[in-house]
Amino acid sequence: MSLEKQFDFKKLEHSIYKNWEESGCFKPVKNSDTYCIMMPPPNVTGSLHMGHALTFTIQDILIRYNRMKGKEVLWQAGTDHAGIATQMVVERELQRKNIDRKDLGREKFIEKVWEWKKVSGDKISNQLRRLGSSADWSRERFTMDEGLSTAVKKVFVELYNDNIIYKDKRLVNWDPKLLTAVSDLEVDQREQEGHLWHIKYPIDNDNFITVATTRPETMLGDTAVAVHPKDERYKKYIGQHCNLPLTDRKVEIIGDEYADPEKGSGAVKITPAHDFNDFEIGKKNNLEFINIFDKQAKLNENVPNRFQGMDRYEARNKILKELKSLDLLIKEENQIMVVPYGDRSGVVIEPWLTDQWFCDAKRLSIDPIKSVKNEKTKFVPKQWEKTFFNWMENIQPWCISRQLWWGHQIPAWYGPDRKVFVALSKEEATKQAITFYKKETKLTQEVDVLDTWFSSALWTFSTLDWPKKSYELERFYPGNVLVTGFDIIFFWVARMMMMGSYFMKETPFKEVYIHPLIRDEKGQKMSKSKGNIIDPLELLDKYGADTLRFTLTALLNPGRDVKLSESRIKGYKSFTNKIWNAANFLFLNDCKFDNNLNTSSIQHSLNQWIINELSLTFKLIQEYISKYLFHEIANVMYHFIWHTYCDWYIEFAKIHFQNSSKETEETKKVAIWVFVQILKMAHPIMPFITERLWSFINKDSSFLMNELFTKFQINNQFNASQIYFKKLIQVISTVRNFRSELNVPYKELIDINFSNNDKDFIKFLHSYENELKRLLKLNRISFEEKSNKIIGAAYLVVEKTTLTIPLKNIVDAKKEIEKLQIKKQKEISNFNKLENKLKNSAFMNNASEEVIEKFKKQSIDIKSSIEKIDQIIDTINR
RNA sequence: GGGUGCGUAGCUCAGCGGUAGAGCACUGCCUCGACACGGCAGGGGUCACAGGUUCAAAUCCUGUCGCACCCA
Repeated sequence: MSLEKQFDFKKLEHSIYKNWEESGCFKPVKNSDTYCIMMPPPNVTGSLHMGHALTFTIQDILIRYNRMKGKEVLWQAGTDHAGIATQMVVERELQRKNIDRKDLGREKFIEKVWEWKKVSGDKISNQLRRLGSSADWSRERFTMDEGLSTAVKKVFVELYNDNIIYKDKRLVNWDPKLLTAVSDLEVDQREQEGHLWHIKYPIDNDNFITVATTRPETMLGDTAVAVHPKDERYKKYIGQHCNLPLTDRKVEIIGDEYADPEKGSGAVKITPAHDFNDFEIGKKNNLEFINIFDKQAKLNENVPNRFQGMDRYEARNKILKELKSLDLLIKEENQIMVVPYGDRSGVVIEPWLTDQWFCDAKRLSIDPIKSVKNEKTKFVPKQWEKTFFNWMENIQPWCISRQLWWGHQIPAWYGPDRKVFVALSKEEATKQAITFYKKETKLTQEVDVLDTWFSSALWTFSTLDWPKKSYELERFYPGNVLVTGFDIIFFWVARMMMMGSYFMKETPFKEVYIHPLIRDEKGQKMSKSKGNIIDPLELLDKYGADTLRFTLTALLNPGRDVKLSESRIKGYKSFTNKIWNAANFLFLNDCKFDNNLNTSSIQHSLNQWIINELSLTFKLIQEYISKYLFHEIANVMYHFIWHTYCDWYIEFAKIHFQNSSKETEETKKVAIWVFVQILKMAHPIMPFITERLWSFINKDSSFLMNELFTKFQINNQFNASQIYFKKLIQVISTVRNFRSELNVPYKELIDINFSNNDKDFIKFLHSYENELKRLLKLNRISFEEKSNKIIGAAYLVVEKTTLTIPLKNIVDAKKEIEKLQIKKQKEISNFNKLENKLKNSAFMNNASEEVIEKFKKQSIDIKSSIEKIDQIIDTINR
């Protein structure tokens, strides 16, 4: 039997995945232990990007690993309804047909959105399937589903009744194009060149105060000028009024530490209705709030006639022109400043004073903070706790209303006098109204919808059918770990913790693993405008899911970013190929897999050694997975598979496969048994290729992904084999190095004598006679307890073993001696360093015994090594 | 301005108190029947800089310089 030349991932990935899914492999299988990850729901409008590829690879590794440990595993899948994004997508589609959303009306429009969802809403889920994600799609949820909407309503009503949700007039990030409030997350703070204008505000005929501003158009809404209370220049003006130019209003000059004497002119205009800082100052100082913009950011009736109806930038120009002509504009400085842009609309966001629904995040934050402090929820890496606390302890009221149509319409109804009734349904609201008004009264529902994050904040329990008390809710809440990038610690992680703590009385996950973000090879963010986007779908086409997944895993260091370039992926393609070829080798040699191999009965030291190495590797992987050290997992696996198994074990095994020795059968069995363990070990990272190879090995149509990790026994003897084997490897490497240094080609067979007064080791070496001959290209080989002098031979020393190699025509003996002298000098200097330490009483008194022992041993080893070098020089000289 | 990280081999990064590690790249040799997406061997680092703590510092502390990100 032999394999095709390479794993044909293009042909096979899809069918392997389909088999898994159709066979129900992704569903939880009942067991005493559970393991659960809530998939952070991607936007329903989304398309797979590298960030998704990374985060879902990690989750799938954890999920598959725990499944193979035999746990009852749930990876809860789903998408969120992405209010603004989805509304925009559908609006754009309608526009192509020349239909305006407003002409259609709310209900019809929402029907259209659902139609769109039916056709295009599975795109991202299907892309996640291509990556190999083994989520339980049969439980897939959508934030607008009926069940989840019920949860949203219930939460809203309860929080309203508990006075955590309330209506208020506050500044929000207003998008004047989309005509809705947007969240901080949807605001892109862009650095750009701007200007700082210095403007005179006259106090009386002789005096004026100069303010500096980047937004002169907002001066029409100024209600104060602030100076630092200790600023000698302005102190005297505090309490006086100045004229607000271009208007007939006067504003007060107030003292407030917010004004920075170092910055600009030291005096700042205060526009409480149009700047977040000024808003706070306005509240503190009881200032008037004058709103000068309408919802499209055009100037409204609160400004002088001639500015009304103007766009904000048009107004800015006109204002500057007028100020100039009045000689009130002193100077214009260039300045780099940060301007907020709506990431969906691309227009400048306006802080705008509106009626919105807010959630008292401060109150909800108390329990999550406690949970993290008590380590009920742990951040990995721990340093992210700081970021979490920093944000949670300074948390602002959360604006949860959006002026959109697509989303959960707020369950609040207004009476004719704007009296609000919050209830689960219109019927209940009506009942409340009857009680209140004492008669039937017509109610109208709040038109606003809730922020998408509001419903995603409930994700960890709403997807488990809360408020129903389902089996899943009982079993899988709280989840084990939340996996996400650090960019959404605030927006989502924190909010899930708030809602989870409030409604489930327990934070929704035991650990939060924060992974780095994907960058391009230069470490820059991938973005459309920079044109440095790497498309995971292209990579999947070119290299296959396994290679992409392994690459991402290997690059997942604990830092802040993962720099990805295509060349890295190419490199790991070789690794996938290596595994494939190792399998091919085993099949060519007709190795038959025996699932019930009793490892403790294995006799041959070669086989004992590899099983021991396997066991050590598994232990390490287990440790690293529990610490989320993914790069280490990849490293250890790579090293074991390539260097230990392929480079050494298979090379040794070949001799048994070619001849028929008494170890042949055992070695064949062990070779493939270990390889199957390798497949299991690698499966969580490389699910497709391992599943494919399993299908060749195991013909009973079982799936590797449903197999459990094998528990196997090793006995004490294995450790002894391990020690001898390491020495054997050292011996072989030394001889190879010797050949290479002296340019003795492999075509030229050499003789060798091994001597060591450790009888057992000599016996061990002897048992590898054939392997040594093959690997070192030897002619004659002999083993002795004592080394005999041979004229014209080289002596090599590996610890206590002396290798004697007779060589008549050594090329350039002088050069060899020079090299050896250099080596000797290095060794001597090392030796002296060690000796000095060991002579130093301070060291001997303070250092731990272990360290002293270690150094002593090293000193002895180096000494013997120096002696050996002398011997070799001596030999060559002869 | 405040915060958080980071500066270790040509590149990407591990290591975070006991004599410097990996992958890739590089050099030399090798078509030896799994694999040239291969094998064997090798070169390469005063661990940003300056002080300090310690018997011992890439690793801890302080400062300087440079870089990145987050919040104002």
